[in-house]
Formats: sequence, structure tokens, C-alpha cells
Amino acid sequence: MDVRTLCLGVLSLGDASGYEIKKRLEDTFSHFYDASFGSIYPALNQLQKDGLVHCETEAQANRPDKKVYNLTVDGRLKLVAQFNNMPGRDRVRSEFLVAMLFSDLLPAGRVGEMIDRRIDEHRRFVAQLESREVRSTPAQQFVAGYGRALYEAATNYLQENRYLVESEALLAQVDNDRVEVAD
Amino acid sequence: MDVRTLCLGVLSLGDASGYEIKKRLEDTFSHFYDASFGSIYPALNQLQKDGLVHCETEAQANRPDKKVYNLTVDGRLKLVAQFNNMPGRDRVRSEFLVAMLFSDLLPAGRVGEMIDRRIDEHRRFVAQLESREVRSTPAQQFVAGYGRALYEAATNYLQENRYLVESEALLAQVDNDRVEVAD
DNA sequence: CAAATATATATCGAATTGGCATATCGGAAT
DNA sequence: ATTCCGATATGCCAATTCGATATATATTTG
Repeated sequence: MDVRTLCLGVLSLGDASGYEIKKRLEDTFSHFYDASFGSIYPALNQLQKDGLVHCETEAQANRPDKKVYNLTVDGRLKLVAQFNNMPGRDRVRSEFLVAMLFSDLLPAGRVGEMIDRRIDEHRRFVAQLESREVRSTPAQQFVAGYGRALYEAATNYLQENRYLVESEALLAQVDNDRVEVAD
Repeated sequence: MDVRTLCLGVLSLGDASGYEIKKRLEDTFSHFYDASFGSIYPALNQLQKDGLVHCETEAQANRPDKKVYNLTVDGRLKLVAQFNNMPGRDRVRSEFLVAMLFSDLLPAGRVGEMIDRRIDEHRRFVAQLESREVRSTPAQQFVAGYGRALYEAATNYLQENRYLVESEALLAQVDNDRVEVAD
């Protein structure tokens, strides 16, 4: 699944400009998909060239023209056809977990700071989801609920198991102190 | 955090060749980080050029020479220095959740198939984690446990909420049938 | 006995990221 | 009061990363 398909998907929920597609991804998709302007704009151009979307340009004062895209019939067919393939594996890239894995290399206290910050991010994300969830389709509720369930599980896990990496970091600190004293 | 830093991290746990680094990522990191050969080999070359790793070539019969890398002092310092920055946001890319979001475009039954398959993948992942978990450091246990907690939460969520997307798909199917009859 | 998997490195096109450029407006911080 | 930042809007570009392919053989699996 590439950014082109993703754009088709977002457009199937309503017409939008490239900028608006990015915003909707951040609003609704942020916990499971990202795309940068540098991939969205080229994707839209390609889709237009292939006749899968149609574009109407709205002139604007003091701003670049707003290019509002909508799906063509071919575009809608193409989108549906994409779902004949089973979805591929999730790809996750978590700097946080890498940092945790090497937590014994971190200064003591830093690990706790990272975990606190992360719990905070999760809470804000869940709050944001809950503020929007009311008037959405079952499919949207399902996806949002999935995000909420996982962030809540992550928060609980962090609270209950943080001692594993925090005491480790403290011990490493003690070792460092001892080495410094020994010198 | 780029692949270079990741390689430094893996090498801090023990000397390895590019091929072995990839395997260790798949074993231990697969639920939160990925890297392809196409990024690992260039990263190692760059690290060597910068004097952060040292390389010893082992001749092998019927295979390319094995190039075993180990951290230099500079490399270890560099790795520690990286952790002065707070970790960036997780990046997730889930084709599965995109498919669920557009589940009303899918053929009836396909949604259920996708969910069954996913639950199965999660179960296999958890089983794999549990088979390795015993003799690892607290930090490794913490990271592995995080993965297990999230996969278990995801599995539960899917089982309890799949009706949201499955009944939706069935209703869409009914609509399609009605349209076909009407034609 | 054939096919797949594991071992090992490397290259290359395609996809993607993230920063910069451009231009203006309004609100917040100092 | 003024400066700085974020929102709006598109687009380019270098650097990064992915995924497929090439190459060659031993071992395991069906």
C-alpha cells in the first residue's frame, strides 16, 4: 500500500486538497499511518495523470491556488481493487523502545523522564480520540477504539513495569559512581 | 535515529556481520524496528569510514567473506551521545487498519478473514516471544513484555469488537445484492 | 528428489522523509 | 509594541530507506 492508495482512500471520504489530506491523516489516522507533503503532492499528480482523480483549482488571495481533488469512477474502482490483496505486516519504528533496550547506557533519571513523557503523550492521544469518537461510522469507531485500547494497554504496562528499566539505570549509576571513586 | 545508530546499538550487544545484525533485528526487535540489507550495508560502510566501527574479514568457503564488525571507543561514545536526545514519536504504518477503515468497500467475509489472520499472527508472535524471554536482561524483558502486552491487548480488542466491521460489511453486501436485483 | 531455507554481501531503482522556499495573516509570548 | 510562531497552501530537493535482484552453495523440509 503506497501513498497513492492512501490518498484515494481519504478522498473516498470526501473531496480534499493535498494540505487537507495531510491534516485528515493527522487527525484520524495519526496512530497508524503517516505521510509527508513530499509524498502526498507527487502522489496526487500521479493519480491525476492516471485519471484516478479529478482536480479543480480554486484561486485564493495571498496563497497558492487551492487544488481540490475528487475521485473519478476509475479511482473508486482502483481503490476497491486494492483491497483484494491481504494487508501486509504492520511496520513500526519506535525510538522509545530502542532507547529502553539500551537503558543501561542512559544517565539515571533520564529513563524515568522518557517514560513519564510517553505516558503523557498516550493520555493526550486517548483524550483527543474520545473527543471525536461520538458521531462516526462503526468502521471509524473500530479503528479509533483499536488505537485507544492499545494506548491504554501501553500506559498500564509502562506504569507496572517501569521499575525493570529504572532500577537497572540506577544500578548502572551506582556502578559508575563506584568506578569514579575507585579512580 | 537512523540505521547507523541502530547498528551501533546492535553491535554494543556483541560483534556481528551485516547479515547477523539483520537477523538479530528480526529476532529481538521485529515488533518495533526494521531495517533492510539495502540500508544496513551502506550504514556499516559509513560507520567504518567514520571510525566508529572496526571490521575484520573472515574468509569463507563458497560464500562471500564474512565481515565481522565491532564498536570502537568512538563508536561507543557516539552511541551514548545519541541518547541525550529524547526519542522521537513512534512511526506506525498499518495496512490492516487502513483496510478496516474502508471495510465497507470490502467483499463480505473478507474482513473476517483478515481479522482471523491477524489474531493468528499475534498469537504466533507472543508464543515466539515467550520462548525466548527467560534468560534476558531486565531491559530486554521490559521491551519484550511491552510487545507481548500490546499484542495481547490487540487480540482481545479484535475479538470483542470485530462485529463492528463485520456486520457493517454484511450490510453493505445486502445493499449490493439489492442493487443487483434492482438492475 | 525437488523445493525451500539459510548463509553472506552488494547494488540499484523506486518510494519516502524532512527541511527549505514562498507568501500572508492572526494570535501568543516577551 | 514587536517579534515569533502556527495555520494556510504547494512544491522541490537531497538524504534515507525499502524491496527486489544477483550470486553461489549447503542443509533442511516436504
